[in-house]
Parts: sequence; structure tokens; C-alpha cells
Amino acid sequence: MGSTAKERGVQAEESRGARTTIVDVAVAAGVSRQTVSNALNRPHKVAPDTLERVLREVERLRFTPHASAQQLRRQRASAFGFEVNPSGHRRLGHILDEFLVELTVSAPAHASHLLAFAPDPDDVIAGYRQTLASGLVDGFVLADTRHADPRPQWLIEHGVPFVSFGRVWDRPELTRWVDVDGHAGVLGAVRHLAASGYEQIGWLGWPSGSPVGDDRRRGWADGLAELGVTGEAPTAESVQDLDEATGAAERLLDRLGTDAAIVCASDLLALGALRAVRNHGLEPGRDVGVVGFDDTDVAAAMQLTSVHQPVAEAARTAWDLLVDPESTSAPVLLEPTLTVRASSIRETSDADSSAVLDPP
Amino acid sequence: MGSTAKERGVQAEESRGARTTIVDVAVAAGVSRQTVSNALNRPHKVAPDTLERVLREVERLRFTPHASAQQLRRQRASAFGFEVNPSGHRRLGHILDEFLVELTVSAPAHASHLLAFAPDPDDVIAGYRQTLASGLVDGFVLADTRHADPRPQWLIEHGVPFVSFGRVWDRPELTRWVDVDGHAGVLGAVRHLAASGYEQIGWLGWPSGSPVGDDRRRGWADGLAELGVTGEAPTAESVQDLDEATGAAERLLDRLGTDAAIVCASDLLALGALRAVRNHGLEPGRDVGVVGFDDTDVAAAMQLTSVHQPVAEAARTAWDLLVDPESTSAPVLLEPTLTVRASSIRETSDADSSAVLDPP
DNA sequence: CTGAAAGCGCTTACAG
DNA sequence: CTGAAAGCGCTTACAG
Repeated sequence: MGSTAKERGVQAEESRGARTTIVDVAVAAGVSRQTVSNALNRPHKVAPDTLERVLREVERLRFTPHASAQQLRRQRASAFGFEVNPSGHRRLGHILDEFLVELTVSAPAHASHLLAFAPDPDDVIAGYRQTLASGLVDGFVLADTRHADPRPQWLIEHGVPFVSFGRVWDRPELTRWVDVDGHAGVLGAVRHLAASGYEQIGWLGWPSGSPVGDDRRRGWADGLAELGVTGEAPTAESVQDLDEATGAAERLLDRLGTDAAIVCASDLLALGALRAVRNHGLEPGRDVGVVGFDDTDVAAAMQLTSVHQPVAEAARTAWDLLVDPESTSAPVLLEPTLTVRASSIRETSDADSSAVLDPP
Repeated sequence: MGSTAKERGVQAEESRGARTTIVDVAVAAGVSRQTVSNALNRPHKVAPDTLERVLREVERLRFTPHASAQQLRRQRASAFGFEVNPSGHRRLGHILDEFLVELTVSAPAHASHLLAFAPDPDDVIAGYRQTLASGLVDGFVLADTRHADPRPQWLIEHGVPFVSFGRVWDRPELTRWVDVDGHAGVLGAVRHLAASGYEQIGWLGWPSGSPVGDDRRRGWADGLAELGVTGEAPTAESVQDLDEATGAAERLLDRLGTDAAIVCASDLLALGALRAVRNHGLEPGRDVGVVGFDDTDVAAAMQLTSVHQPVAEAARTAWDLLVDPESTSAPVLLEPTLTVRASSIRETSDADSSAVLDPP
């Protein structure tokens, strides 16, 4: 094999099978590799004509810096970890799947990327520690925060940057988070139902104790207070099971009487409400209003009015809080919108047109 | 600031705020850093007692190699890209979200990790090229393959490793893929319905032309042939819209007569079928059998029998095909299972117990 | 404004 | 079997 010529390494940068490096660009532009780096990272430090020449070659050779070399030198991964978990008993909605996608979409705008990782359920913190220690990420995006969540505590103690989608319930003042205002979303739904002519408005929610559920329920209660309703308004509780939700909704309907509507803490509960309405021989929308929460694909399929979370905006905000810590230090609470469909429209005219309505 | 002492860098490795490196381990174990590297990567080349001493220090100091340093030196990212797309008009089911999670769960077993990326929809290939050029990934996991998909072509041309979840329809012989046998899944559903006593079995599917849909439909046709049904069996077509699916299912029911069942190409179509059954004043399961496809959370909520894809197994197989290319070179077709629920049970006895039934 | 030097943390031939 | 040398591709002070 007469490979010595090859080994001299004097081939044109185009013909090599290997990757294009900063040196290839430097040679092509007739400058040192430091100048190429400066042109890319600190353009103001480079003479205008040199800059232009370098950038032209960068373009022509389609040079893309090698990420690991940058990471190693900068001691920064420009990446953040996002915990995922196998579904098993997944909730309806997959809001978190959508959030992951939107985080990924917004990542390049912040010169970052997203690393999915699945920690061992028996030692979640170990998964975070390991991922961080590998240098693959600079910090984390948390989701699915809950009471007594060990993660914020650990991250704060170790000075690890993070942002949370969902309030950090135990110490909301301490940390950066972005959340959707469930209270406002449900309040808007109550106002919409009242304006649509439903007289009685009941609540179908989860057993109290879940911070998210309790927050949404307060939105309903405040909505009733705003309408001047006093005394015992009918409510019902159910876990995430359609049959149980249906039963709870039927009992709720009995207590609500005519001209009633039901606001639900989730689309799955609303599915139970829809079924209960039909079991009573009634028509959702025309006879009984039903509103869900999360605006899942199922809500769209079932013509169910539902509170819509601005997930893409939440993802963009999460990046802002994480990558530009100066920009906003306060927590961010986003306003949901109400996607109105046939299940909350009394007139039959345009019952199958769906529209997005901002809460007043 | 009397920081000169600090600059001498003679502090114990424990007390430094900085990361633990291979040198810290070497010093602690009294060997050179090369030996630590060998102990970790080529243990057979290290004397047993040295090995033990080194590994003990690795453990004690919780040393985790810096990923970018490894990647740079090895010229390998040990990571693979997975394309995600903002939902918009998402299908019911989110099988791909589940696949992403399962890929992430299986990644550590292959000493790899998964990078999510969202290419520009107007130039998907550019997104793949860019992600590859950055050195962040060694290859890709494809999903959602379709006819005239430009990605396999481009990847093959550039010698980029990849595996696909879903057949590479245009050149199945050329590439590595893992898929779920939709034909077998629907065939199993037909057999189950026949065994349950439904006499007429219709098909509710998508307009022909989609390779996935056509494959599933053939499973239904072959099932009928197996049962000795000849002539024109009733079918109906619908796109992914619940109202349209309901209408199509109602017409299908009229043609099927009594003792009928409907096999559907998706859970959403099955939702339409369920609604059509109720619109006819009938009860799903008891009067008309309905089977969906994908076993989504909605199927579980609605007590809908559905064909279940072994997504976790598909993810593990994808890693095998990608990371250990020697292990299996042939495409892999996995058998789905049938999750039986009330919608395909005629007796009312245990109508709400769900069971998983392997196809015969 | 430009380039020579140093170094991020690791692995891989290669001497000893 | 162990360690000294080289180098992956890049960036950042720092001379000139």
C-alpha cells in the first residue's frame, strides 16, 4: 500500500473523508486558527475584511464546530437534562411529552440542546448526580413537581442551575419556575359557562391534597363567588378512572338539576362527565355544559371544550430562565386559554366549529 | 487576595470545588493516569491488585469520566439523534412519545444516550446534516417513515449509521429496521372476535395508500379468508376525524347487520365506532364488538379492546441494531398483543377486567 | 488586529 | 504490566 503520500496529509480539505475543522477554514482563509475562532466567537475583535473572508470560508466549507471540543474547552455543555419516565399508568394528555418537544424546538435559539435521561425510580437523585457528573449537561429542566419533591432541594444545595415547569410547591419563592395559572383557567371556564347561559355550575375534581387540583378547584370556587353564588355548590371527587368519574358525574348531575354545567379538573374526568350526560339521556352542550382541562387530542376528538395550556410559551420561558438568568428572576405564571367546542355551546348553530377564547 | 497558595494546586482532591478527574484518581491510587484509563477501559491489561486498588478509588471518589473529553478523544459521541416534531395535528396515541421514552430508558445499557432535535420542517435533511456535523451524535433513530422519505437515502449515501422504527418502505431490504407486525395484530383481533361469537366482522380504516394502513387492512382480509368468508365483506374508510369516523361507522353498521364487530385501524377510528354503536341504541361489546389499534390511554379509559404495540421491546431492538451492528443484520418484525377489554366481550360477567391475550 | 502558547480531560499506541 | 508522549478540536488570555 503506497500510503505514505496520504500520510503527508497535504490533500485539499474538500477531498478528505474526515471532518472539516477550524484549521481547514484557517488555511482556506489564509489566517491562523485563533482568528477563525475569534471571527466566530468574538467578531468585534476581528478586522472587518478579515472577518468577511473567514466567514465566507466557513460558509463555503460548511464548517460546524465540533461540540465536544467546545464543551471541553469551555467547561460548559450548553445542554440541559430532562427527566423522562416510562408511562405505565400514564395520565391522559401527555402535556409533558408536548413540553419536551417544545423544549427541543426552542433549544437552538438558546444555543443549547436537550438531553433526555431516565433515572432509576428507586434513586432519582443518583440519576441527576450521574448525568451532571458526566459533564453532559449544565443543569436541568424539572417537570412534574410535587410536594416533598427531593430534587429542588438537592439541586439548590449543589448549586446546579435548574428551572421547573410547574411551581416548586414547597419553596416557590426560592427558585425559578414557569407554570400555567390553573386557577385563572378554571375561573375563565366558569365565566364562559355563565355567559353561555348555564345556571348551575358544578365541579368534578380529584381528591383534595394535590396542589395542582386544589389550585384549579379554587378557580371554580372563586368563579362562583364572582357570580354571587353562596352556600353549598355541588362538587364531586374522583381519581383517574373513567368508570369512577362517570359515576361521580352522574351523582353530581342529580344534584345540579337542569341548566347545569360541569367544570372538570382534567379531560379524563370530563370524558366521564360526557358519558354521564349521555347516560341521563341528555346532550352535552345543548343540555349540559362540560369543560375539561388540558385540551388533549381526545378533547378535540370528542368536541370537548377544554382549558388549553400554552406549552410552547412555557418551554420558551423555561429556556429564558435557564440560559439568561439575568433576564427574569421572578417566577412566571402563564395565562391559559379556553378552547371552546360543542360541549359548552347551547345553540346548535355552529356547534362543531372550534375557537380559542381568551379569558376576560 | 492571597491566592497563590491556591494556585499551586496541591489541595486534596476532595476539597476542590472543581470536578474529580482521572488524575485525582491516579494520585489517590498511586498510579499514572493512563493506568486508571486502562483499568476502566481495558481491565484485562492491568494487574489484578492494581486494578482493584484503582477501582476502589474510582468508587470512593465517585469518579465519572468527562463525556466531552472521551468523545473528543474517541471521535465518537456514543449518542444518537431522534427527530421530534411539534404536534399541531397530532394523531391519537403518541406511540412515538412512548418510543422516545423507551429509547431513553434503554440507552445506558448500550453506553449511549439520546439527543432530541427538531429539524426545520422546510429542510429536514439540513437538520440531520447539522446535528451530525456538530459531532453530537454518531447516527440516528428514525421513526414515522413514509413513502418517498428522503432521510434513508441521504443517510445511506453519507454512510451514517441509523435504524428505523417502522419499515423503510421504499427499500426494506437495504436497511436495518424494527417494526410491529400490524398485519398479524389485526389478524389476531379478527380471530379473537370470531372466537367471541361475532359473526360479521367489518373493517374501518384509512383511505388506501398509506403503507401502514394497507398492511393492517390485509390482516383483516386474511382473517376473513381464514374464517371462510368469501365475497364482499363490508369496509369503510375515514380520515382522522371523529365525526367523519362516526358517520362511516354508522354506514358500516347498517351493512353488517346483527352479531357484528368492527376492527379499526386506530383507536380514534374505534372511538367513532363506539359512538356509532351507541347512536344505534346498542351497547359496545354486548351487541357490537369493537377493536382499536395502539392501545392508547383513551382505549384504556373507554374500555376499548385494542392491539398493543410492544414499544419497549422495539426500543431495545433499535439499540441492538444500532450499537451492535454485528448482532442482527436482518430487519426485526415484532408481534403485537391484544389487550382485551369490555368492547369485545359479549358476556357481561367480567366485562370490566382487562387482560392481555397473545395472538394464537 | 493577529498569532504563538497553553490547556480542557481523556485514550491510545508505544517504549521500557 | 506500567507510564511518558502525543493528540482529539477548540478557546482564551497574552505577547507582539
